[in-house]
Amino acid sequence: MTENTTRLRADARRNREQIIIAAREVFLEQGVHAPLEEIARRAGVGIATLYRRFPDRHTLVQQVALDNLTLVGEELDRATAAHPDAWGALAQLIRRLVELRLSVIMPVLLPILEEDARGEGGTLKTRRNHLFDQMEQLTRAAQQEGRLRQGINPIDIWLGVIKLSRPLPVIGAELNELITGRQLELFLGGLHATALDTSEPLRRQPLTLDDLDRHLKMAE
Amino acid sequence: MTENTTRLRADARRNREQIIIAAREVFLEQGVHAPLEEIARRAGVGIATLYRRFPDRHTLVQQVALDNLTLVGEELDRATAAHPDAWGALAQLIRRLVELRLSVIMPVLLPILEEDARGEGGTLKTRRNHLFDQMEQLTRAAQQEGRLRQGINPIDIWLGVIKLSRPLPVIGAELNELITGRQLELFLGGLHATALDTSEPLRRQPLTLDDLDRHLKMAE
DNA sequence: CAATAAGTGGAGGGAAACCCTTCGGTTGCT
DNA sequence: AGCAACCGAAGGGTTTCCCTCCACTTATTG
Repeated sequence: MTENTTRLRADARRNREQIIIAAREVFLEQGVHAPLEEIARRAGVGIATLYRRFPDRHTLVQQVALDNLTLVGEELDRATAAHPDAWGALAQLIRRLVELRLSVIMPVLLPILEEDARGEGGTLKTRRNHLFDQMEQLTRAAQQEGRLRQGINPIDIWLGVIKLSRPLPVIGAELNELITGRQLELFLGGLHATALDTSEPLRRQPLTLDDLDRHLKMAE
Repeated sequence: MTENTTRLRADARRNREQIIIAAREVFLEQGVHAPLEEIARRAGVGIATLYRRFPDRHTLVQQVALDNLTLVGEELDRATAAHPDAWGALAQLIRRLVELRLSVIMPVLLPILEEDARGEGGTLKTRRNHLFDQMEQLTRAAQQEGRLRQGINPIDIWLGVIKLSRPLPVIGAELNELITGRQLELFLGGLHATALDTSEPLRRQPLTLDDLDRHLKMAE
């Protein structure tokens, strides 16, 4: 990803990727304060390796966020390429994001991270906003097709995906798989507009990116 | 609730309730392995009080589950009393459950608990199943009214409520409130059947109570 | 309003989880 | 083959958590 990465030895790069994958899952399940040793274990890697590559928790979170953004972007491109219609693309995108657990939790919810990443010029925020714009185009298009319900915005979808992806604790992985799959279909069903849209307007206003950022800043 | 409870001194009973309320929230947020001291703190109670009332974590979880079942039952009665139509009752019920964070996570997902509660004769399971029956009647009725989408069952709703209620980590309580409220409306919108039901059938089969229990037994 | 039994909070010792570094051995690269 | 990069595991120091003990407070009852 960065130039540093290419200079890594092959096995080191492999390990680095495994760590990020594991971290994505663990962060999703347990939050960003999850034990790093759990991540290392799941990545099939010693704890020292993790620390060598990511000196502290903060940079690990940051890298995971960056990685997530990239992957979501790729999935978005892939989805639009595969479907001429916006709704089809959107549905595939959502399914993929949930399937890959590509929760965008970090980039969406932790803009705190970028504030101090000023040295790198706020890449995170820029890319997040770019992605948001893309998604906004997609949702608008799907609404003009008359297939996506009115009044829904990208934030609704992002947060929906996050809530869906987040596994329930205690119960096993397989059951979580079943539950998430089923709830995903319900979610998609809810987004879908019916031929004659007789549904009542939604009771609440959708959130905006600014809402998110503002509240997060207050929170800390 | 039990005869033991009535024999408690007034302040003790108050404290006991506060503990259960706090435990419900904390378990929901952090899972059943959350630190007990956090629960005591939130209940405004010393740690010793918690231990005196609930000798170990297991019985606390059990009591919270039992309490949840009771409260859900009450909300269900209240909802049906307030609305002549089944859909109206169902919608109010769901909103209330989310609002009160009355996640039914314990009774639904931890039948393990009752297995060893055999001394008390599996009250937990019986009551859970009873509640399930009531909800099934309600959903069927709502479907016959043509207002609840076909192919949806109580489990879908329970699990939906659980996922909705579960707050996202790190971000503050207020933001979570906003997010949950909004996603709740989307969820309800998804459950709602439109006048001409042109929606495609859902891709996945709904889960049944047996599915849940079977998987949970496998998990441990 | 006192006597008493029930209830309470917080300190603290022991155990467990977690963080992070150091180091002897391994492995990709040229 | 040889070197530099990389690795895993052990372990010391710190924090978190569990759970009990005990001196103090408060509801209840006559």
